[in-house]
Amino acid sequence: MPQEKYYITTAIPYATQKPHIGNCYDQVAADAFARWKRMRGYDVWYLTGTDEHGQKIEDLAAKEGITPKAYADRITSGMREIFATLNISYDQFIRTTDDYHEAAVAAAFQKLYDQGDIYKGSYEGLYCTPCESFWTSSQLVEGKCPDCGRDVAPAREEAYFLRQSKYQGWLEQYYADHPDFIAPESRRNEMINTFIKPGLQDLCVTRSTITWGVPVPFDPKHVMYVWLDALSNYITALGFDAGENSDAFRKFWPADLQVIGKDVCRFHVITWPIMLHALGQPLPKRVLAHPWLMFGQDKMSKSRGNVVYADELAEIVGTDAVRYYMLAEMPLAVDGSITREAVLERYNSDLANVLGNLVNRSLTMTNKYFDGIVPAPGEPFELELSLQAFALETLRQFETALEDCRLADALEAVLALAKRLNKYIDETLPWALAKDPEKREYLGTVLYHLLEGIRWLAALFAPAMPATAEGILRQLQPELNPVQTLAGILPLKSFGGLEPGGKVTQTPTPLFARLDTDKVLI
RNA sequence: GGCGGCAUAGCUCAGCUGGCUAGAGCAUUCGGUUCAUACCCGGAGUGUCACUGGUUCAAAUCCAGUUGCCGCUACCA
Repeated sequence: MPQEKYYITTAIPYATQKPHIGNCYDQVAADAFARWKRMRGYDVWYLTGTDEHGQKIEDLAAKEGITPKAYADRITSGMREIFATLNISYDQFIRTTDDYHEAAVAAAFQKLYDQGDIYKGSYEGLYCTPCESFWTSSQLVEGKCPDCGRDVAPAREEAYFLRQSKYQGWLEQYYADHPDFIAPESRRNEMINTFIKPGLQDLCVTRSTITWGVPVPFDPKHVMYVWLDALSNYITALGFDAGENSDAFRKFWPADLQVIGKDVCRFHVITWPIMLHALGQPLPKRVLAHPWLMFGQDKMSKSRGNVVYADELAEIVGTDAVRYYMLAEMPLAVDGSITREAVLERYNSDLANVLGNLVNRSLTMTNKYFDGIVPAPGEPFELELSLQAFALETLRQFETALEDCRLADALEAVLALAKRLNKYIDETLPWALAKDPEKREYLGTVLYHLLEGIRWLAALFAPAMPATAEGILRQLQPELNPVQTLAGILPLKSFGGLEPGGKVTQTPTPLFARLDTDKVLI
């Protein structure tokens, strides 16, 4: 049987400034999916990158007296550093300024134009001459330009348009036939009610007021506006060039999951499908439009001074705790929230007290009662059987939640297994068993179940907290390579895969040091 | 303004197509335990399930209205 493929992408952030923690949610979420699929044996391709064209970057660069490319270089390399800090395991990093991308986008534009899906028209709106910007009447502030406050005047400008209106019926039908195309469902309804039902409008896809972009091949005074350029990255990355498809494209397209923020939902579920359809390509199987991570109740912004950066937070609580927090705290339908208190609470309760302490106490007891040797289990009793069933049920819940894109629920299920194991210790009282030589076999059974349970925790937490999973295995099976162990740990078909006779570490070390709520500054 | 959604224990939230004394986590408090990172386990809770009406044998769960909050409604990237 050929290996199944899994292609996952994130939106490509606009390379204007250092991304805050909310801006990194795409990458962290996609990373968890990608890691799980790799563990499951899929041939995974995980794409991320940066969007580097457009007015804003042109302006920012001009302000510094450097080229837009030089500006984007700096921001993009900073972004890659943050992704490295977050342990993002992307396979490819595309930049819209990459040669192959620009060439492929130009070819796609040409093809769409030749087919009549792109046409030349004119854009009409309210123009602010000093700002060189068009505005809609709703954007105006007291009838004036929202940027400079000066008068605007009606104006028209030649531009190219994507004929979205032509595909209205097709798109409606596609939504109806693919109810899971957009997650969560509320976004899908918004799109239908707001844009599709009232009638799809054609979309202006070029600008002639800026130069920092991919030129229209046959009319170079126009450059492509963001959407056509940026959206195409998902296929140009694989080598799609509008003509001859590459092996990678044929193998990986369509994407299995595209992770995006709600702000770009509209373009990913309307414009992007239409582009693909017009190019004769299948659509991604699913688009996950996640909400935002707020600081408390407020949107993070530099001007508010409430921006949280992932790398700075990681220095205090560690990379995995940051990843865990982001994934566990972000709902699907409404915005998530990050606060100092919530981060510390998650860290201490979930990671230090429940998970870390469980691992530590289990390993300590194994050393104390069995000289660190993983004991062979005796016949399981009712209690052990129910524990095993619990583990299998956890795995099922975990995967079901992942399939539904409910990452927070998936993690909650795994944490529940850790709690169940802590409870198991209280139910069996190993220290009491250790005092009675006749109970030695059962003591071994208990310890074995704890250690095997911990191995399951390592497997199930690995997508969200890869370093922690490795850390657990390094203490549980110090003679083995944790990376290799993790890669081969699935499928967890039944409870009992841990080999008895192995030796755990002699010096158990807490995975997460408890943080003093009063002293830690975030 | 238009369309959609939500209002449930101190906090964050589960409660699908109506039906057993309304649940979980965290925080609080009491008890147990000592293997462990003063951790873990157990008990206790408190709740007019926003408000008002309606449908029904029966509503947190359906319908209408009211109030409050949120999302989408930008050719912003």
